[in-house]
Amino acid sequence: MKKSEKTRQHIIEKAAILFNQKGFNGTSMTDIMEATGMSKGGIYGNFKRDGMDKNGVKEEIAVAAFEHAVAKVYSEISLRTRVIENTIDKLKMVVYFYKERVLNPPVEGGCPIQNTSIEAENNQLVLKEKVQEAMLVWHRRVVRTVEKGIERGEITPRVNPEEFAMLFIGMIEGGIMGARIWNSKKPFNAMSKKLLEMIEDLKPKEKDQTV
Amino acid sequence: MKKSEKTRQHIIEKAAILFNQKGFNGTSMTDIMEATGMSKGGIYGNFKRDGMDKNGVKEEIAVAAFEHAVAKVYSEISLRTRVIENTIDKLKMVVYFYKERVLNPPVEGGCPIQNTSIEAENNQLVLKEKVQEAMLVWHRRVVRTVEKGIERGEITPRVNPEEFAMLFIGMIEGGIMGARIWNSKKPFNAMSKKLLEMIEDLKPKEKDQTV
DNA sequence: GTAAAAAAAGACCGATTGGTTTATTTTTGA
DNA sequence: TCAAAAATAAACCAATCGGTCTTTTTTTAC
Repeated sequence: MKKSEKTRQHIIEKAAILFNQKGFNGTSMTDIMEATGMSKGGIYGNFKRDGMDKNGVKEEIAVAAFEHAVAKVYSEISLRTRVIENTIDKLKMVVYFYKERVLNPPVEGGCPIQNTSIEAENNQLVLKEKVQEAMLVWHRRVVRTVEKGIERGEITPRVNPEEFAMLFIGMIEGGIMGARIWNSKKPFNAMSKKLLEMIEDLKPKEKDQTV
Repeated sequence: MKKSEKTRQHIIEKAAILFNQKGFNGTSMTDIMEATGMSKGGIYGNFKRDGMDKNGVKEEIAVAAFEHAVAKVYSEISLRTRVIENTIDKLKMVVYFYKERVLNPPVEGGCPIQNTSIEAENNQLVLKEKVQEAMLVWHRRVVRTVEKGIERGEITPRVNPEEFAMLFIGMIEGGIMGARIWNSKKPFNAMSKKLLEMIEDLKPKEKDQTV
């Protein structure tokens, strides 16, 4: 009863790349068969048994693949930020991470949230919800990091954590999008330069510290 | 020989909405038939005759639809910015435009560049090129506006026009993306607030003016 | 080692895909 | 007005879509 979990994971990992590159409608079950080296029966057998949703197996795989992809990105970022104590440096590290990986992302195809959001918006309801959820989780993480920074006195209390988080996420996503279209790091570098300035500006000024 | 041009335009307009909302792979020729109220023969007849590309009619329509969508957005923006002399105000007006239209865009489905770029990147080569081209045109416009502003003394020469343009476009796209995922203007508002500050900061400081 | 259970293969299914073709209707220009 | 030309409708096509089902193979647990 362990083999099944392994092959299931194998399918999800391969499918995640396909869906992230070609989208939901652009990826066929045949694509997944080829990528996994499995037959149709093998794939379907691993997904219909448990959930038994009437959503269709393809969508079930797509959802699992999306969550896997998001988790993979998060885990890679977390690996680099976890060890950093200072909140300013922590935020900067996130920018450095994307700067390094814009054109060489953890999951081939780019940011899964970005890629999935657009196609899912008017088409796949379940996926759309998952995208919203992933975005919310990311946002909350940034907000908490900023809040903790304020508590510690590393970040000025004048900043609005929610607003900053939206800015932070939006600028990263916008930078990624530009870089992918131009197939150049330039657009992201312009964005990261500004973003790093903004993070630096989060530091308390003299007048804040006296309060 | 004018009727054909009209129906061709009719097809493109209807198809533009479909492709922008459901993507290339998510839109079928049947969808286009229903949206236009035409039969298959009617649609194919209007597109194979001239170009005679071996790209497939669907892609030919998608390319024309994309260009139409981009042109529509540009024309609506241009309508509002054209009458503004001051370059600072001109740039601000672009932000205002998007702020007003994020959830009610000129072409239903959102920003065609954003929507098309992601799906096209790994799939439709021709469309991808058109996206790059559209992005380049937009970028160049912003660059020229900033350059003109510098010439006129309305913008500080300390700014790098190319870099600012990337920032400008990236932040707008990132803001749009956030707003669409959350189905709320909030993410874009955070972005536009910062963007307006940045535009304000383009104004020459005292020391610049003395030079 | 072996029998029961799980997993995988692959033939098969109806529906839909983009696209073609032929017949018919509509538009056009003299 | 009327014939030539263009535009449209609709039947038709092979290929592919996601999905099912039966058979065979492989795991698993005793």
